[in-house]
Amino acid sequence: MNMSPLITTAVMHFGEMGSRWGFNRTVGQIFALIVLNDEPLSAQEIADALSISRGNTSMGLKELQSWQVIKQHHVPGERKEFFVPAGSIWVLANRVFEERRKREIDPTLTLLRDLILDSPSSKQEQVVQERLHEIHDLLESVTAWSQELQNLGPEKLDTLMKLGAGVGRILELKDKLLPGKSQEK
Amino acid sequence: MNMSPLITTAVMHFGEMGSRWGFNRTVGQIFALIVLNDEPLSAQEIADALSISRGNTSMGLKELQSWQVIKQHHVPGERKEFFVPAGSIWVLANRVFEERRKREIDPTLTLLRDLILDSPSSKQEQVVQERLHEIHDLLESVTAWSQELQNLGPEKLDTLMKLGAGVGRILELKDKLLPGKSQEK
DNA sequence: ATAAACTTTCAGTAATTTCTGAAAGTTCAG
DNA sequence: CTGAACTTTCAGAAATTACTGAAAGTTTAT
Repeated sequence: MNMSPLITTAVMHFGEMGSRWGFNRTVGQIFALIVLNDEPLSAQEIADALSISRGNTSMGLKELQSWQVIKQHHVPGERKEFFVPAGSIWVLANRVFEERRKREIDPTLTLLRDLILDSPSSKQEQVVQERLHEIHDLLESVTAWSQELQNLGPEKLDTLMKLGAGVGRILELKDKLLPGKSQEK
Repeated sequence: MNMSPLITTAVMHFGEMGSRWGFNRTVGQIFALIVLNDEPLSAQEIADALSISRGNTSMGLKELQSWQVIKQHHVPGERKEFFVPAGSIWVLANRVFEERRKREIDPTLTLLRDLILDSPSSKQEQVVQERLHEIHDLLESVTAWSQELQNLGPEKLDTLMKLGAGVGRILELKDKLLPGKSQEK
């Protein structure tokens, strides 16, 4: 399956970026290849296209499945498995976000919660705990918010985005319209 | 400078998470150490506390400064440099976000813009371009949004968060109240 | 049950990233 | 200007991570 120059460029780039996005080069390349191809691809085709070993391909596919961004696709009459994206771009992006949250934020949140529970054994510890508390709250806000955005779906996110700096205004608006519902923490 | 168990635990954790957050273990540890200590720390103190070489410490500090999350602090009468966090937790978190955006999203956005500009040389290429376009738009939305949140500041983010699923409702509300300002794309 | 067609696993190797420590560089007091 | 106190740099060593390819495993047709 010879790749068009366009696809090649994109695939190589996603490979380079891969490690920054939480997976390694080959996984990034495999992912891009699958997403940009309309036809389902077999593992062998992928290995050939990227010039990587069959074994490595297998591991990469496994990883992408654990991220839930690709899924198997069975072609009637064919013996081998084929792979396709697990959904729309929006869905894929969400899955990546979600998975990264699990790996990058959740463990920290858990630890911080624990550390904050212990009663401080000194003045110094108390200061530290306060700071940890602040970090905890911030991470929790961010987490809750990214969840929220995911639930909104792409169209509403778009509306919200077009609102731009208007978000602040909307907030004020909301205070006028739905009073008494804030500050219950 | 012996670390309390509380600080030790937190520092070690931030070290382990470091690589997931875009920097390496020692950089993560140094960062946590500086943030959790009220007193400014010297490079030597940091190296001792973490049992790492002085050279490595120097590199770590340099990196953290490039992220703009720590800054130098001069103690009158002292010859050496001390280091302190570059701002509040909120500011630090923003800087990390910002920096990651630069490394993880901006390069891709640039590439995608370029790839989309070329006129498609085949039906197949056109399909690919459309998909790249979709990815581009999504990344741009996310970028714009995270900018927006950063500008809001922590208090408003908090309000917004408490709104939770209410955001969707507010959006609808807004459509009724301020019509004609949407769908201009 | 056998064999062909395919996939996964994993030990060893290759590539990459991080760390050390010695040497070179800087700054400042005397 | 000199040297003490400090910092940075960078070549090589150590640690970590990714990749290969052969062997073991699985599935299905006959």
